[in-house]
Amino acid sequence: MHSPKRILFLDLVLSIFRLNGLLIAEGDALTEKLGLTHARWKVIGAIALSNAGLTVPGVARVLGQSRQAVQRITDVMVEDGLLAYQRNPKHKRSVLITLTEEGNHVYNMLREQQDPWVMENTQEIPIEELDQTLRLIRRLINKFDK
Amino acid sequence: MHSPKRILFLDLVLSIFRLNGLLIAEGDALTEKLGLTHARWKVIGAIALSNAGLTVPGVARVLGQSRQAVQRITDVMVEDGLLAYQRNPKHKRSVLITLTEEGNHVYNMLREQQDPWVMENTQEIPIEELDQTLRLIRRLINKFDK
DNA sequence: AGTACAATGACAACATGCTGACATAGTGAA
DNA sequence: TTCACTATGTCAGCATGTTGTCATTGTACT
Repeated sequence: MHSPKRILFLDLVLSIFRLNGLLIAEGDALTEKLGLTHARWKVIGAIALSNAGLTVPGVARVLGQSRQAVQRITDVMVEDGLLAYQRNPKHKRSVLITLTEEGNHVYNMLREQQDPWVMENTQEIPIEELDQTLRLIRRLINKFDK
Repeated sequence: MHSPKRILFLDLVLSIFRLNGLLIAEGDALTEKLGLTHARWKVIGAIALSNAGLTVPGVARVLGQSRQAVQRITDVMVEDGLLAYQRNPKHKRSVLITLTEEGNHVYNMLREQQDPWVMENTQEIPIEELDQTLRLIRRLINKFDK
């Protein structure tokens, strides 16, 4: 009664860990020639996917990481000219992260690899299944997020 | 046509990253008093959940990590008396990892925290939804796993 | 048996992530 | 406004993870 659900859930947890590692490996393989590491393309991806701007702690929340880890990466990426900090109308101290021209260029090259990768890995999967899964994942995220 | 699916999938990927981070934080909070770190309870959990025995590279595969990282942790855990290496009938060089008596004791204490946590976080979720999600996650894992 | 290839253990160098701590600034409520 | 609390940036120390490399052993095929 209780046990099968327990095993199912723990299997799911382990599978999340495993898929997390595999996705990072996939992304690293995809961006191998772009000079990006997973710490970097995760930040770029999070920013590009956000409609409104993102702050450093905002990126950290989206990625499920500590704000300090993100800050360290973004600071280096700003030095490297990929990102820029921009005044935040909503918060005077916490700046928004934006892609520079070079950052956008890198993102476009990333897209050239990413788009066929997404196509290839989703074409056999009905959009309803993706949607259902995303909803459950988000439900779990909401449970655990503070 | 293509774009919504793209966004959906990338949202799912970001959500996997985020949930991965949150699950680690949950586990660390759960095991705070047991002297375990996430690197350690992940190994213990993977071994406890496996029916057959697991080798070092086997744990690495289950967790989506490099075998070197797992080896480093298990070596220390053997020194600390939580794990033991055991002859592997299937493979003469690659030993099986087992829980020692102390390791089992720690796992039982872990269970005391984990069981109510699982209950609490799954009671509102139908088992069919968990099952569907696990199946899609595994489908993705199979795509990416070599 | 012999041989090519894969798997494993070990080590080093480096990148990334975390916690804890501190100062400062922002926010919200009285 | 004042005050308590929260959010943010910053730094240090440490744990963990990755890649690359090498030697060794296993495995599978002939």
